[in-house]
Amino acid sequence: MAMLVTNLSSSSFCFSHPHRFQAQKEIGSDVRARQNVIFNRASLRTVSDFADSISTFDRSVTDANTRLRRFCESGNLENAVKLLRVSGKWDIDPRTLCSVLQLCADSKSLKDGKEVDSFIRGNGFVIDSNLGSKLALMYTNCGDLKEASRIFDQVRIEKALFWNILMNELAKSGDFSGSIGLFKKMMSLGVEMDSYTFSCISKSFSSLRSVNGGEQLHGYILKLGFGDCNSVANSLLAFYLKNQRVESARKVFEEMTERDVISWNSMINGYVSNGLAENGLSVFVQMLCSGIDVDLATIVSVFAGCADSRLISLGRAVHSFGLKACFSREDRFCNTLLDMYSKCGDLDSAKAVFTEMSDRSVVSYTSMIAGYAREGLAGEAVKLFKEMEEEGISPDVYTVTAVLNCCARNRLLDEGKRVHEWIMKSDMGFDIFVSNALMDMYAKCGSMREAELVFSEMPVKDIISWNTIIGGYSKNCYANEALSLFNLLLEERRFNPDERTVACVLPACASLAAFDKGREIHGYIMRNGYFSDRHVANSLVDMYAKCGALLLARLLFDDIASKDLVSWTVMIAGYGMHGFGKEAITLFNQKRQAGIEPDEISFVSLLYACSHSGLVDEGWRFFNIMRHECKIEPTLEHYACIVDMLARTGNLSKAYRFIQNMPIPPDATIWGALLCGCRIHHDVKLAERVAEKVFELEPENTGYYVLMANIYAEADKWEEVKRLRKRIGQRGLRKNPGCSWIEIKGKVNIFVAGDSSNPETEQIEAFLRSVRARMREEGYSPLTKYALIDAEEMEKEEALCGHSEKLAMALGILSSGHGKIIRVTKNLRVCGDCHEMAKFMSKLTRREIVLRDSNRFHHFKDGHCTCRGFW
DNA sequence: TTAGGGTTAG
Repeated sequence: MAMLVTNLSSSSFCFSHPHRFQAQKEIGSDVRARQNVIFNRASLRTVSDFADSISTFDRSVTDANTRLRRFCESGNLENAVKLLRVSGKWDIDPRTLCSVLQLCADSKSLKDGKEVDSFIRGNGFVIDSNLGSKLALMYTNCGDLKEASRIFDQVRIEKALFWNILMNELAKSGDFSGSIGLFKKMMSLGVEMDSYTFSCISKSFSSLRSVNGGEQLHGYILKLGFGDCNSVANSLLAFYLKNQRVESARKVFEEMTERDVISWNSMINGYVSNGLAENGLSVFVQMLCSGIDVDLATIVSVFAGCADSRLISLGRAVHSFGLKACFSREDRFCNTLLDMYSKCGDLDSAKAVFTEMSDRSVVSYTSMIAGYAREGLAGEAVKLFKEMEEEGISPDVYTVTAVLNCCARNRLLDEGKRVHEWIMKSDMGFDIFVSNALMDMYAKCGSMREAELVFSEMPVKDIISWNTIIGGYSKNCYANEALSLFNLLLEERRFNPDERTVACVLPACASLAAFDKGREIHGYIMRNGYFSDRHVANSLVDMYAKCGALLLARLLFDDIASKDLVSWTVMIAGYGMHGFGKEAITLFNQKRQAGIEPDEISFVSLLYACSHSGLVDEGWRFFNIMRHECKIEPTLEHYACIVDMLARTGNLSKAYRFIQNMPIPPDATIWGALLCGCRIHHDVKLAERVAEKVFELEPENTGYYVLMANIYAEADKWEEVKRLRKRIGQRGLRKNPGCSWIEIKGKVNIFVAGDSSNPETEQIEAFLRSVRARMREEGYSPLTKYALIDAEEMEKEEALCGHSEKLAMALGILSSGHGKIIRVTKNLRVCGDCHEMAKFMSKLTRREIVLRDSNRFHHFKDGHCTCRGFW
């Protein structure tokens, strides 16, 4: 094994050496030196050849120092070293050794350099600052940075130049701490620094993201009086801007006595890359006013700024300026210009730049593809992706993420899968950006299984990977999965959840009505100052509203400093689902007074609120305002709200006519809303007509069969119930089982009908029996028609008792402290008997019960419910 | 000092 390692390393040395040698030749030496090297390499074979060559070269020169210097001047390192080999200590002057070392450094020949070093040490030369400097330079240039650093330990090196060069090389090799260590040694030894020292070292602090270190360096620079040096100030600017300290950079910029084009460009680019494009552009305007000549770097940053802030008019002006200044042949000019137009949504101009470009690169294609993707032109984007491959331009990770993003936005699962296959073939699968984009694509296309697979196979994940998968689960109705991954993220402690994580996970809490978990996350938000993020604040308000804590939701809503359309909409929807239609309307009017115009989603919330509070006139009024005043075309959701509103309030035939006159074909939800109305108002005849339409539109949805069965059962048409059951059975459909759950001390207790798996079952049943007895004493009789079982009344009563929501409510009352609100969630609509019993229980036990069913909230208090029968 | 990419709420 040791042998293998030696062989491998020596072969790699041999392999890399000629390259280094060649690089040196091309950069540093003149033609004569090159000819000498070739001549010598070809003709010198033996020592006697060497002696001959010396004699033919210059017979008159005999002094070793002179001969050595001549070799050095002509770049003949091989001869220089050979001559040194046959020389004695007393023949050689240390200054000559410096020349030989310089040549080794220029040729990057570590082998020869080491030989010179051993000559020096073997002959006991005193290594002073000059000789030490050259030794250090030789090792630095030859890439042996360890040995170079060792020289700085052994010898006091006076000139800043040699320190700077090693500091730079250490930084280039990624050893920023080593570079900073060298700088500190320079400080402690009191070596005089120059402006290069500071530009070198500020890059290391910058790369380490050591803001503290950089700030201390800044102080030191001012102390030594380098604050006015333009290049030093520029490197401080670069340091602050790379580390997101825009204000500090601005201060340095303001205090600069002279600003060159680099200072201005840094400031413009710094603002733009820190997300402050407008500030960057105003610096650009200032720059123009100062009469400084702009260059390509200026323009490139300005285009990027215009793209970010969508300032296409400025972008156009700079475009024509750039044309006049003859930048139009520069790749970067064209690419950023193209990207600017593409991001500003002017695809025609982007396309024009793209077409006129003589040399389209992967960057040009990517910007164009991303532009198509943003504008929803998925076909064009995919076409161009294929075209670039045909043109022989290989897509890179940027292109791939742009295409995946396009597939995600346009739900192109098949296309996305093809890109995935391509990625696997091109070995890009391990790129974190690519994997995140893949997951996002699968999640947006609803394929969570594939997204999970990508996630689990990622060798390295970042917080965005977690956010993407958690958000994907949340959006695709896998709330439990979203929450358990969020818990895993907390347990692993590798990443702290950020604003986006909580904005991703809160909807999962909302959909499960996981109040305790939501509150826990609320605490996390407050501890981390995330409430100022509007996405977070809005989803927090939404979560509380959906967990039944409407008051809390309102308090938080009032705390949002700058409310946007979503903030108002979630609160309006919150009032709506809790049956506070009037409050929803008030809030809607306040929103408009605040100058925020509604969109179609906020009208859905408002109309829903009207229908769930029986506000028919208001509902109509807002439906008309939406169409005529706000010029918003109603969608199926708006029509469904109106049908729901009419049907609930008993305007069944009006609702039927309304559906028939709709300009767009009604879907099952619309007819389903009318079917619900038929149930409430016991119109079996109309229900039968409506049900046929619903069954036709959504034959697989069991909910509608059950609804129709309920309508028959409530009318005691048991034969029809049986017929319908048979129909369900023939289709192989199974009724979606009703279940309810309640969170107690952080644990979620789930119940299905007739469930006896809970350890508290005995107490629960005893409690429910006693409540039932009290109800009977007070004259209530069970609403047995909801039992839907054609059997003896007693059996029905038992079946009723076992309804999941009753079990959950009973457990809540039995096991939580007095005064605590009981919060129960049910996946289907609440049953009528359970609703009656909940009212009674709230009076009997003086407990407040909040029951969320699939449709809305019911707040039971003192024997009343907020739904007032609209459910 | 200089171009293109991934995650969030109703």
